[in-house]
Amino acid sequence: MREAALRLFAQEGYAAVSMRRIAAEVGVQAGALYNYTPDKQTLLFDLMRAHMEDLLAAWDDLPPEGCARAALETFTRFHIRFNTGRADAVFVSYMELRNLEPANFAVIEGLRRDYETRLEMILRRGVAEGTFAVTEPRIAAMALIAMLTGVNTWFRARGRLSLAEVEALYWDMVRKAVAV
Amino acid sequence: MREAALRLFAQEGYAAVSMRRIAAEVGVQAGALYNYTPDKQTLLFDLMRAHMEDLLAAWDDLPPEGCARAALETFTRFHIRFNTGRADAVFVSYMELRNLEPANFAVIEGLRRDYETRLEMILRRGVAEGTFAVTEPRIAAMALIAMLTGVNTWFRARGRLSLAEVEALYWDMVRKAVAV
DNA sequence: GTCTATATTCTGATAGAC
DNA sequence: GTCTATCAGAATATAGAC
Repeated sequence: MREAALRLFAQEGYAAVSMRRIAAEVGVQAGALYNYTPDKQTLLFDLMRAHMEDLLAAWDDLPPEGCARAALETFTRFHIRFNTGRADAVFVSYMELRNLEPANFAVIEGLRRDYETRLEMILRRGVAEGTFAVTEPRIAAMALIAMLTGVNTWFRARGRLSLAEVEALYWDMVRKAVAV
Repeated sequence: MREAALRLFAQEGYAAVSMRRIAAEVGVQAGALYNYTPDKQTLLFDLMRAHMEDLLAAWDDLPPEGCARAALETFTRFHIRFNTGRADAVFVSYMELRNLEPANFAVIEGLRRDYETRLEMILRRGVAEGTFAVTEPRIAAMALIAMLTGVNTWFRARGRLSLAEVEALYWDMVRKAVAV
């Protein structure tokens, strides 16, 4: 059910997809879905929370780097690789924020801020080490994440460029963007 | 009607907003809206096309710059200023692409590609002049546009930073990202 | 050009049989 | 745990009075 819902929400939007449509995709009747989620809103919220928590857990599981520059490269490559592998979840977690009830919205926003803070701290460390020139680390973090997430709008796994080549291209821009 | 529709589509999403809701916002009954648009889909399409055409026209109206570096600074500041001033239209034109019928989608996508090409050509010129180091100008253009458009997710006109300060912050990153 | 009224279809969610 | 059947309301769009 979650797989079908994620795919349909990404393709057509939360509001445009009915529970009947999700059920048909799964191969059951609409009523059966309510054995797995109390309602449609909770289904959306659970999908978004699972994605954000997976993202944070995957990053926190990586071994810590030495210098800030190494950490920034790791972050850049991690973000691209993780997000291109879950395009539907990334799309839904960004596009459907406005369809969350206020309490659910606050939770997802908190997780998003946590993730931005991971990058912000790397940038601050680089400034302290003298290798980065960034006057507004929080804003730079949001700008870099926006740039990296944008890969999802055009990247195709069987396209001209491999994931490794894309990582290298973006790392080159990120590296220079924060350079002294 | 268009103002109300744009605001509501941005806040709640195309699929989640009914014609009755737009009519109520305007102060008429739902039936009256059909004197101004043949249907809801055309209303969405017209809003998106008008935004993209305004964007292209506004850019093309700017006087041409001399060197590529000057053109890139002009583009950076133009994009931030134009988009922060029309947050609803930017949001709808990106988020509601999936709710366009195929023929309408193709038109909007074409306009988007036209805009990306404007930046791509600046980057190519900079490479030719020897002032930029960009191996994939098309991808760099998409990456920079994604970063710049991301301003809209956090910028508030009455926030800590003025628009001029934001422009300067982003220009600093853009300038370095494509530097030799 | 706006109104009221309506046709038709779909919506999220629930009840109860099995 | 899935099914059928259903409730109550909302959706887009249209018709015709004024």
